[in-house]
Amino acid sequence: MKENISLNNSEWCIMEALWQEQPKTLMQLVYEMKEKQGWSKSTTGTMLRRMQEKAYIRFEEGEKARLYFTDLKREKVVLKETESFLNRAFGGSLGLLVNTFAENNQLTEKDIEELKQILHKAEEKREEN
Amino acid sequence: MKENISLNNSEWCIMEALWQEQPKTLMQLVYEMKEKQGWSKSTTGTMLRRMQEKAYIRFEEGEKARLYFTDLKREKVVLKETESFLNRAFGGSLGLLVNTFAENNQLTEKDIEELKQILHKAEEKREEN
DNA sequence: CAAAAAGGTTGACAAATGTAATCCTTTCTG
DNA sequence: CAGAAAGGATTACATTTGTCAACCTTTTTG
Repeated sequence: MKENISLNNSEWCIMEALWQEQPKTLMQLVYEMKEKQGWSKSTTGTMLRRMQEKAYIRFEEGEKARLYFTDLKREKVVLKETESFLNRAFGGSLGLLVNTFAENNQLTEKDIEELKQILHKAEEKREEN
Repeated sequence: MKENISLNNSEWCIMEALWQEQPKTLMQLVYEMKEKQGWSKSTTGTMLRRMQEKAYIRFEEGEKARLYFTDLKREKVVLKETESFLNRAFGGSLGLLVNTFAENNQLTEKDIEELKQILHKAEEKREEN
């Protein structure tokens, strides 16, 4: 369904809050956003409304307050965003990204080990099929 | 100087055109953007103006037309953007990004080999110091 | 030269984004 | 109960982004 799920900054914040734990009520989100973003109550309210319009989130009536949910899977959204970012910045090449980091000494020993592990696992996974 | 270099889509297009080859004249850019983005001449003109205001690009008077330059280094911009993307989507962890790709079978045999190579080189580089 | 193309500037408008104040209703709580 | 807090809807306004049309000047070219 949703093709172009592309979240802007503010939307990410709300989504992260929901992905971290679902559902949440208006006031819960208001408090969180006040903390993290310094948003006023109405700002959070407006975001919620707009995100419903885009069908990123929905709510169900709770006993007292509405319960906000998202049906988008974090993994999916993150993958999509990553792909489009990769396309923009690295012609779609993950290798190029990693390489850029490597070249600029952004990789610690630990990072390298971690990445090797990951690749190792990935290889095994490929062989399974 | 420039702290928050954060390019939007349209700005990327122009920047890519300049990074690919510098300097370029208005008309050169107009043609390229017409091709790639379907922009009208004035759209490209406006982008150029706005990007000058943000000091992403500048021009020098050429013999006839102005010559547009950018002083931003692609590497730098890309690194910054990557970091902020990584923060947003993966809590700053490159490993998590690669892992997500791996888990979702987005990595081909070739990708894996390439990445290994890169890590190998990165290790050697670290040892040098 | 006169028309066409290139070069360049302004003003404009819609949509998206960031941020909130107001106001109303329902529900707690001292 | 009466005031405070929670819950919610509306309206609003500035900025940024995406896109141009118009218009003017300078070059080029048939």
